[in-house]
Formats: sequence, C-alpha cells, structure tokens
Amino acid sequence: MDINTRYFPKDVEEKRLKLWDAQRPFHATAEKSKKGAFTIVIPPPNVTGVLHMGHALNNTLQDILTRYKRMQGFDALWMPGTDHAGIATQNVVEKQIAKEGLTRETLGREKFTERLWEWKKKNGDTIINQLHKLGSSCDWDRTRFTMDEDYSEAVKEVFVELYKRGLIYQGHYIINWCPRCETALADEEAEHKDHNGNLWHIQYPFKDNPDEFVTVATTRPETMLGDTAVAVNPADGRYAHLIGKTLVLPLIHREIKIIADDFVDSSFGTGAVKVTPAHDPNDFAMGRRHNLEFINIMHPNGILNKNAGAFEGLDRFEGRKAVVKALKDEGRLLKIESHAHAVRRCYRCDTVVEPYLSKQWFVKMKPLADKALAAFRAGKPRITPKRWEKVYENWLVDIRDWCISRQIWWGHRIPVWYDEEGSPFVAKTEVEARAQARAKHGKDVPLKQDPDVLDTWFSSWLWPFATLGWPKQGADLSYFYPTATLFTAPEIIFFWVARMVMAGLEFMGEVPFSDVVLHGTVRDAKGRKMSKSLGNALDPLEIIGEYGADALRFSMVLNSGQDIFISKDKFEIGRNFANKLWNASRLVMMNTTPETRTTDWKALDQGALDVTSRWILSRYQGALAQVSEAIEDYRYSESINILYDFFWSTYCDWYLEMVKTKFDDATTQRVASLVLRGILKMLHPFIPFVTEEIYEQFTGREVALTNEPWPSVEARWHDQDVDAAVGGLIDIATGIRNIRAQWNIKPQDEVAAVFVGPSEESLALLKENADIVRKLVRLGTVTFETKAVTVRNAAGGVAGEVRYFIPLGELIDLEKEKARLKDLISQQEKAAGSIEARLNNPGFVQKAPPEVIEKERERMDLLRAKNAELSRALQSLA
RNA sequence: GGACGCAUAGCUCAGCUGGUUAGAGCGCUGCCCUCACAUGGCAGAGGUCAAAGGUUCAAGUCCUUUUGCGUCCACCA
Repeated sequence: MDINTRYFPKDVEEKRLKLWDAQRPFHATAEKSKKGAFTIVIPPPNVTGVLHMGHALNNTLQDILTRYKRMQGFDALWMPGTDHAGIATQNVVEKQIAKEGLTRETLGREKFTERLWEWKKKNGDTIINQLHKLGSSCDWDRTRFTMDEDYSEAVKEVFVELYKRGLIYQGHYIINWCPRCETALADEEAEHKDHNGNLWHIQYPFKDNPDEFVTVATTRPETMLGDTAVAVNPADGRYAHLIGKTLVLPLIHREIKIIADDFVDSSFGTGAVKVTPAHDPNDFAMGRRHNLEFINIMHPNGILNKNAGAFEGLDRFEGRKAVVKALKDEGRLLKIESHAHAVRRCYRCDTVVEPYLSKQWFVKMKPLADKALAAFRAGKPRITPKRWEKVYENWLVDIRDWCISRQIWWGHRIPVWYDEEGSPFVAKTEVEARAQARAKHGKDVPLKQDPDVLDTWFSSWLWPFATLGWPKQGADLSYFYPTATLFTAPEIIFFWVARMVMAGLEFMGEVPFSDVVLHGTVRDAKGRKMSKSLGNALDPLEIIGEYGADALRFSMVLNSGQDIFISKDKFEIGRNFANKLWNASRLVMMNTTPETRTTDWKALDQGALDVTSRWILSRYQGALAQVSEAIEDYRYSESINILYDFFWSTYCDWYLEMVKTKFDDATTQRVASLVLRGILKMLHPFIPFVTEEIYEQFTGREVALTNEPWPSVEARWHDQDVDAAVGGLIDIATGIRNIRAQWNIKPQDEVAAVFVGPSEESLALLKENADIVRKLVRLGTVTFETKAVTVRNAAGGVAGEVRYFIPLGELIDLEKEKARLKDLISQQEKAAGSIEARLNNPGFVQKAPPEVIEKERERMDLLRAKNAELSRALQSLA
C-alpha cells in the first residue's frame, strides 16, 4: 500500500490487522509501567452473537479510550471474552437439532450438552473475530469465556460463599415462568409489553343463595380454575357485610370464601378480586396471609393439568377461550370490556410469561444492594451521563430478591446435592457434599445433584475479577483490578452493571470500575431499534467491506450523542475523511524529506519561525488540549468534531493552502510534518488503521502507532497573540468574501479592510500574506488599512482580537453601518451600566455570594472591553 | 401509574458556566477535473431555535405550563 496510490481502506486494514496479529502490541502485562494500570473489561457478547451496530459502537468507544490510555503510557488492558448466554444458546442448538428431528429430551442431558459444546467450539469465535476486524485493541491472548474451567470455579466459589453468608436461599415462590423455554426467569428477564386485552367480568354465586352473586373482573379468566378465595377491601362498604360468606366457583364448583385484604383497590373493576394463589404474585401473598389453598392448574409447558377439571389438556390460551365459552354457556359471564395493560414476556423468546409457583434458588439482595448504595453515595461508580444515576439508585433502593435457578441445561450446574429426604448440601464439589452428608447421616448416602443451572448473569456479574483469575490471588488481579471504565448500553444497568458492583464489593471489597459510561442505542433512520426481525439492521461487516472499518468507527462516533440514528450514507463521511487524510498526507510527503518529516520540537527555533508556522503550531496545541480533555470526559463525538474541524478546515483549507508555495523552506517542511504527525496520533484512537499506515510510510518507521506516545502539550507554543492575529487574517478574508457578496463588489473593485485590535502586527501579517488572501478572496486588488488603536496588554503583548472589518469607500452605505454600530454600543453600555448599578447596590453585595459578584464584574468588564473595541471601529469609520 | 430524555436549516445533529449578525455535515443551487484529494475546491440559498408565560439590561441557553416524540421502571386483578 503506497501513499502515492489512491486510498483503498480494505488493503490498508488487512495489512494492519496482519501486523497486529504478528506483533501483538495490545498484550498487557502486570509489569508496572510508570503510569500504572488501565483496565477495561468488555461487556462480553453472547457466544451466539453476530456483530451488530450496537457492538460496533460499544467496542469502538472502548477502543478509543484504551488506545488513548495506551499511548499515554499506561499498561492498558482491554479484556475480551464471551458470555455463554444460557437460554439464547440453548435455543440456537435446539433449533439446530430440531432439523435432525431431535429434541433435547430425546437426546438426553449429556448428549445435548455435548452438542452445545460442539456448537461453541465451532461457532463461538465468530463474534470475537468480528470484533477483531473492527480494529479492537483487545488483549486477545486473554480471551475468556464464562464457562471456562477456572471461571466456573469462581462461579461455584461465589455460590457456596454466598450460601454460607446466608445470602442464598431456596424457596417456593411465584416466579416468572416461560412455558416455551420451560424455565424460571428473573424479574428483569420478563419484560413488560403493552397488550390490548380484555377484562372479563364473571359472576360467582353464593353457596346459600345461588341467585345472588359477586362479580369479579380478570384479564386471565382461565386462572379462575385455581381460585381459592375472593378478596375485597375491608373498608369497602359495598362488600363489608359479605366478608366471610361462601361462594361457589363456577365450572369447578369449589366452595371459596370472601376474605378482606387491604391490598384490594376498591376503585378498580368491581372492587372484588378473584384470588388465585398459585398463579399470581399478589394472590400468592394474600394466600399466605390468609392460609389459602394453593392450586396449580398448569403443567410447566403451559398445558392445563388435572386441577383444571374438564379443561385438562388444553393449552393455557385455548383454555382461556374454552373457559370463557363455558362461563357464557352457564350465564356467568356478565360482560367483556376491552382493557389495555402490560403483559410480561420472555426476553429471549417473547412468549407470554406465566406467574408460576415453584421451588427455586434466590439471592437475598438487600444486604448486597445496601453496600452498593453506600458506595454509590460515596461517589462510586460515577455514571455518565449523570441522568442515569437516579435510575441506578432507585433500582438499588427498591431491590427484590433475584431468582437464579434456571431449568435449562446450558450453564453452570447449581453446586447443590440432595439426599433422599431432599435436604440440600451446598458445596463446590460432590466430594465435599458427600462429606457433609456423611456428617449428617453418620454414613454414606446416595446424593443427587440439583438438575438446574444458574442464571447466566450469575456468572457475568463476576466478570471484572473472575477474568483476572479470582479466586486465585495473582499478580494480574492485584494489578489490573479494579478496572477503570465500563462502557455499556443502559438496558443492562440492572442485569449486569449493578450486580457487578455488588459482587465486586462483596468479594473484592472494591467497586469493580470507577466509571460507567452509558451510550445510546443504535437505531435506523426512522428511529426504530435495529433488529434482525425488523430487517432494518445494517451489517457492520458489510459496511466495513464497503467503506472500511475506520469509516465505520468514525461515523459511528461522530453521530454518538444520545441514541444514534444511522443509515448507510452516514458512513460516507468517515470514508471521505480518511481519504482526505490520505491525500493531505500525500501532499506533505511529496514536499518534505525524510529528515524534515521526523523533526521534533527541539529542532525548531521558535523565534525564527514565521507567523504562519507559529499560528498552526499554536492551533495544533489548542486542538490537542481540547481533544485530550474531551476524551477524558467521554465526549467522543465532540473530540472527533474538534479533530475534523482542525484537520480539514484549519490544516487543509487554510494552512496547507498558505504554505503550498513555501515548501522549499526546510522549516516549513518541519512544521507541516510535525503537525501532521500530531494529527495522525490524535486521530489514531478513532481511526487506527489509516493513521498507522500513513504514519509508518511518513516516518519510514515500522511502528505500532498505538504504542507511540500521545503528543505532549508544549505550552510555550500555544501563542494566543499569533492565534488571534492569524485568526483575524482569516476573519478578514472571510469577511471580505461575505461583504463582496453582500454589496455585490466585483473582483476588480478595490476593497480596503479596517480592523480593530492588534493593528501593527496584523497589518504586517496581512502584508506578508497578501497574495494568499488575494487568492483566497479572489479579488483583483486588496489593500489593507488601519486607523485603529493598538491595544497592548500589561506584558506588552498584543491584546484583543481582530474582530471588525469592513470595506471602505462608496461601495457600502457607511451611514447605515455607523448607525448599527452606535446602536450596538449603546445597548451594551446600557447592559454594562445596569450591572454596575447592581454591583453598587449594597443590598445585592451583601446577599450575593462572592463568586456571583465576581462573575458579574467579569461580565461588565467584558461588555466594556467589547464596547471599547467597537467604539474604535466607529471612530475609524468617521 | 412513576421517573427521565428529546424538540435548533429539507435531513442528522453541535451550541459548555445566558452576552455583537445561532454553527457543522449531508442534501440543494451556481462555477471549477487548478499537477494531494471530484471520496475534492470555491461561492450561495435555507432558521420567528416546538407553543405560551416568566426571570434578566440581555434567553436557543434559566424557571413554569402546554403540545408532540422517545426511553426506562411498574404486582391494579
């Protein structure tokens, strides 16, 4: 790939990837460099994952910070890996074996698990390879998987330890049950989705008077088959006299009582609630309070069981229809009202979740959440953007216990063994469990391991330290933990972020990351979430093929404010930018020598530099400071905007145009090269491929730019005076252009510019660069005139900015311009005067805090200074 | 039902602590293949900053209300 050819992203990127694979410049060791460790752990994508735009954004952001920190001299570790994604992976493999006419049941647990591992071995690296193609500078040698052997040790250790600490318990509760996956789900895995359903009003007759009845309303009529009471609010006058009476449940003819419970909202429906303790969390609670019977009417797969009487064997939704029809036939269906409400659905397969009574393992969350809450209130972690802090905090405050057992086969088997009585023995190994059982029974007894596996998140919440070798206490763990910044999507604050904080505090005694950065969701141009099922997803790999990974990264970050609305054409910006960089570099390379290209600051004599050089060096220093600050503050879109503007508008459009004719001068070559190298470095975290390729050719050194130092701030080169002067020059040229258009000045007409501020210096500058200005302005003649006063600061430097310019002569309406100026001046004086009055008001001075007074004074001074400038301009017009 | 966010040019968005004539990219119009770049250059059109009140000498920026859109949370059957 030669810079004298056109820019082909694909060639550049393939070449760099090969080099990185060979040189391994991203490998981090706990060797302790001067600056210390900087660690980021990747939010592990599902092994079933295929790179989508969300990953592309998420990983680009991580890569930017990692590369930036690495260039700054940190031992930067970006830990990659994948998540075994229990239900998701099992679903994939189940579909696969279904093609062979097999199910997991027919295959059996052992064989099925083997198939899962086979699948993992074959396809598990897909997403890792794709992340690699994106240019992610992960330490690939360390790639982890949540079901690696040592990682599994960590999971077991945590389960056993939490159990010992009394934070894990087993119990019969109503949990969210997915009848399709046939497993329990955590609350967070059962998503609320709006549903236009019905409210069925059903009459329950009294036992002693079948002509009288109580009407209840329900959205799930089939559950009435499991009713064991009807509840009313004790304060509800309509029903008070009925409390304790007996009703007869239609269809089933079970006798049930009317009970009183504060939970019931008298204003909803009829004010009387059917109570189904085995199929509704509230009813479950009421059932416990009132010692009701718990009648399960459903098999785990959603088919009604024998408790459903005549409806046995029907699927729950068929059952619903049948129950409604039967009620209607019996004349017990009073009315059907349409009713919009939310229904919980399985986050993996979208099946309507059933509240289901079953025995599961839970983590007692309150003690864990309290620690996390205390840490958060002490400032850890910081959350960016801040508005998510409240969301995070509220969840911790309203924490509920976490159901962690799953009735699937892919995952970490629960480390619990039962004897024949069903007593559990919690241990890391079967041997230990046996020992416990022996101690209890005084002899060896047969044990059976719990068939369930743990929630996937029960392993991912250990990610920041389990990937570093915990529970072993190695050098990596102590050096790289805690990590720095976690980049993730807001959707998994609860699933993952908050839980990692809890695990980190519980087992490492430290919050696992100092910062959490939550970025937006990637959406299509219409604002819809990108998803395969909608068919609106852009494939990052396709974009990489067409525009290049650099372009993908650049455009992604440029557009990353809140949610990102992206369409294919957006990537042209990134491609065009990389192309421009390529070509500008080519220009500089054609006009420089290997020696001048690699000159550093020390070889430059600041006093001997011309104004143009001092200006671009100063602007470069300004951009460098701004970009560094923006990266540190996680304002990536802003940092890339600063770079775009500095490189394209300042460096290419102005600077290179100005020096094009002066490249025979070695100093000009040195300065142009120096700044270009700085630009390449600053852009490297964002677009690593093209910058490194150019850098290599430009300097003639085969280097991994990622290990080159980030440019240092050379404060002395930041020269505000020169900045202002050349800024003024550019202002003038731009202004003349505008004025020329505004007043229809023809190219051959003579134009004079009057400007205010550092007149002598600026005038000299203008003269020095008159030909360039002339060229840029495309005028026949330009003369520069100054009648303004030079303003100098205390140090004798030039103060103020070149701000005001105007063509002279009959070409414009001078009177009008003077009037405008006068108006402006009087307005500003009025403003300054009113601030002054406020500052002189004793009441204000007493009450206002000092910083407010100081600010007001600054404002006043600023207004007055500007006014002085404008007055001088006005004078010069007179 | 609760919490939060957004509304600025045709489109996608900048606009930090309020301060001269509100910016960029894309798109559009006109002129240019000038030996780094047509994935480019130069010039130009296009905005009552969602609406209404308020605070202020000064509001796109702060406060209140309204409207529209979006997100998260949620055991009203």
